[in-house]
Amino acid sequence: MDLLAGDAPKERADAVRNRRKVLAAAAELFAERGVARVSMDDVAAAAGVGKGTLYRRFGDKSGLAAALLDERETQLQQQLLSGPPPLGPGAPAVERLAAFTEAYLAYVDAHVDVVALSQTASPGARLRTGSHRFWRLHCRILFAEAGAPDPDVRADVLLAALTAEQVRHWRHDEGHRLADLRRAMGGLAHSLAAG
Amino acid sequence: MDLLAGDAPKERADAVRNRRKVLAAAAELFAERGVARVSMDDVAAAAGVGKGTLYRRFGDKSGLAAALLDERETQLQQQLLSGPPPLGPGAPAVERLAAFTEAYLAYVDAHVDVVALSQTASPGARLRTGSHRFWRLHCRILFAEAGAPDPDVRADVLLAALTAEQVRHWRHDEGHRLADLRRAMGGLAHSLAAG
DNA sequence: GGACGATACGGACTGCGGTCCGATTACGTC
DNA sequence: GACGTAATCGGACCGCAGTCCGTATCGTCC
Repeated sequence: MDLLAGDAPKERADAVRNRRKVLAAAAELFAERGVARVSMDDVAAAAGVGKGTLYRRFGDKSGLAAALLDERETQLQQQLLSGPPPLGPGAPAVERLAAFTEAYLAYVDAHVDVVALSQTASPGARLRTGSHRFWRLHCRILFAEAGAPDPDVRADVLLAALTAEQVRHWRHDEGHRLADLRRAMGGLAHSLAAG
Repeated sequence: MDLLAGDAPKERADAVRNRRKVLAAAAELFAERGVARVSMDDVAAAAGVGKGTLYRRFGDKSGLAAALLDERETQLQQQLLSGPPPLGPGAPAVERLAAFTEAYLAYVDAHVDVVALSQTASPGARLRTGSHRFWRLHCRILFAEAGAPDPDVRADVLLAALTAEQVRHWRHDEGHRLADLRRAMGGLAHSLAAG
């Protein structure tokens, strides 16, 4: 999650073991029963661990979801930092923004339920996520580079539009097709970047 | 709330009395203690009413918040439908969109906590609100009239950017001034309406 | 004005997210 | 290998959102 990790103050062997057990159990339960039908007690029980352990390691339910997403997230982050254009460096800012928008949309869509959990478990959770800051900074820089007005605000707007709840609504309630949404959101990125 | 109410199947006298008592109690508690520190039990107790009554009449916590906002909401809705331009009819679509954006931002800002409650109490509550459909339809029509691509999606994007959580974040965490935000969001409306 | 059907009332109850703290276990040191 | 310390563990506990259903109240029709 944090690309600048730094000093690790050692982690006890049992702690590592428990964290893995919890993540494995959570992934399995989410897969077989659906995110909504899994309680934290369920996860703790399935992992053979007390609730206290769960909460000490992951903070809250959204933290657990974030931990599950960690791998996929860093993957996309790496592509943004050092992958081939237009996602990575080397393309015009506007093109990179559009590419990010579409890639992020696809990422959210592929894991809607877990992302939703990481964003909505506690009020305002979305804006406090570590990864959110990453996406936001990325967009800010690109909007600024593209010469858009108020790049900070526009970055927040773009990410607000790509909330898991919103994507889920488009896809499930409104029945939009992913390809159509991608096109629309790519166009949106262009509009936002333009004066 | 619903501008097309239609047939009212009669409301019993005690029901009316209780609804008023609940709304009054809720407003007072929210004002004196802050929305976050008021539970549904508190509201029920303060209103001298059972919890069952509360939930039958308002569905859930977000429903209670929506009921409290009703008056202010319909006020803005009337201005959109039959008020003077640029909020009401008579101005170019783009100008009306910008005016709505700024007015809605001001409305959300003025009641952040209650609006947040109405949007986030249950997952996806925001998109199911009756008033949300109104705002969305209004924006859809104006985006279409302005010739913007994907007017439906753009309407959702605009409203997603004006979530109570987002506005609160801009105003409180980031310390943005309302006037600056209004200007930025007005510009945003123009960008979204342009090709 | 009395009786009956429909509607609303209310508080006990459930399940869940999150906290707390005494017991337990791992790790560095001598 | 034994000891002290610091971190981890785990499950009892709390407050809250939301449900359920027996009971009380209202409106109406005779």
